[in-house]
Amino acid sequence: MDVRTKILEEATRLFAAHGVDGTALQEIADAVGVKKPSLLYHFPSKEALHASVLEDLLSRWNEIVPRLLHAVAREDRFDAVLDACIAFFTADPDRARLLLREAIDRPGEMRALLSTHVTPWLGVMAESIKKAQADGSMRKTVDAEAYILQIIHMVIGTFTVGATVQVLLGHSGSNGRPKRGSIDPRLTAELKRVARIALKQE
Amino acid sequence: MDVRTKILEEATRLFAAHGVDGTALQEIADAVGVKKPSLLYHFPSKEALHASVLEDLLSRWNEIVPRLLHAVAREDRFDAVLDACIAFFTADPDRARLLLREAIDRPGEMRALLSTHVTPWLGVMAESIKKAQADGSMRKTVDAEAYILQIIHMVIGTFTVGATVQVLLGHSGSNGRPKRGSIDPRLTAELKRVARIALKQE
DNA sequence: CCTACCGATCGGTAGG
DNA sequence: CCTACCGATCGGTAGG
Repeated sequence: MDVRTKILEEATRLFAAHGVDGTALQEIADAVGVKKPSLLYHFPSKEALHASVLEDLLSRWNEIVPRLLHAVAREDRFDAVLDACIAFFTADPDRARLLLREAIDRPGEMRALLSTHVTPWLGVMAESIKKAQADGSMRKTVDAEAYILQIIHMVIGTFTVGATVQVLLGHSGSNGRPKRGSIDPRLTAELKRVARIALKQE
Repeated sequence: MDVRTKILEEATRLFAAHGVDGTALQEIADAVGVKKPSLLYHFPSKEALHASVLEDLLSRWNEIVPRLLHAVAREDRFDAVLDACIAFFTADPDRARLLLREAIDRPGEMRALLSTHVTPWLGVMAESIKKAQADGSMRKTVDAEAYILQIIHMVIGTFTVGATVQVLLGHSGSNGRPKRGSIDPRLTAELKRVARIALKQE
């Protein structure tokens, strides 16, 4: 693996864990196994590295968007879309942490990111819900756009603080505790149940 | 207002906005209108100030917990509990941001805070749901503890990134845009609708 | 509650 | 990709 890729990987991990401000270039350099000035040979500044990390994340997100838009046109669309989102963050929970930190640390930049990468498919999905409301297959009380945002809150919440809050789940079952850092399947199962039942008529 | 209180107020605001690591004692001192060493006269260290800010937040939370536990015993309990939580964070959205940052920046400390301040009433509420499931007034498919955690994800999400993501809500109505920094009522209304319908039978 | 100051660490640069 | 180094800022202290 080339050094540039290794730098992006370690920077992603550390930015997600401690935030951009909370991560020193020295820490990233140590994790990669190079000296600090070498980072600034590959990326002109910390801000440029930060931007590259976000670009990397968003390009991976854009890989699955076509699949999402395809799923919207099918019958079981919303289960499929939700499954795809959950799979995206399961593959690397750092993605959720990174997006959440960006939203609270730099709301202005995040608004720009959302307008570019979220508005399109959110609009398509909201229209799809409204059509289904018109022909009676989905609850008429659903506020389509607000509903989608609240589902996103659950998804992001599950993958950012899920590993922390799940100590509150009683593990009464005898089949061992979940692996450290992983998400309890009860959280994702309940998320899907809530999302489905709040949307579909009967 | 005495200086100590002013320091706690400004520290709360800045910690919520930029994180503890992202806030210099100098910034807090400037906001209060004193010199930096004066902060360290009132609080022995930045860490001690951070701890005091969290204590302040949790003591305000504990003020409403009795009201919450009382509401659980009533008929309209869950609407009332949710309204109380929404009111708590509406009074100061910094509370949500502070809690969320603590959860992602210091998961270990957050787990301790949750065990002390959340486990008790979460247990009471979960038992209340299970009893209602037994007598058929609530859906048997609800995973009580996981359900409560997902509702918390929506509440915290609404108050931390709601002001940012709500640019995605179409403001088709003619009654002006919402005030800057405030939460669009569509988000809280949909949150309450989703929470209610996912829980109650029929 | 202040002035004056400390060592450590920050992001970044010069030069090879 | 390295050594050597920069000014700025960090949390915190001495002394009044």
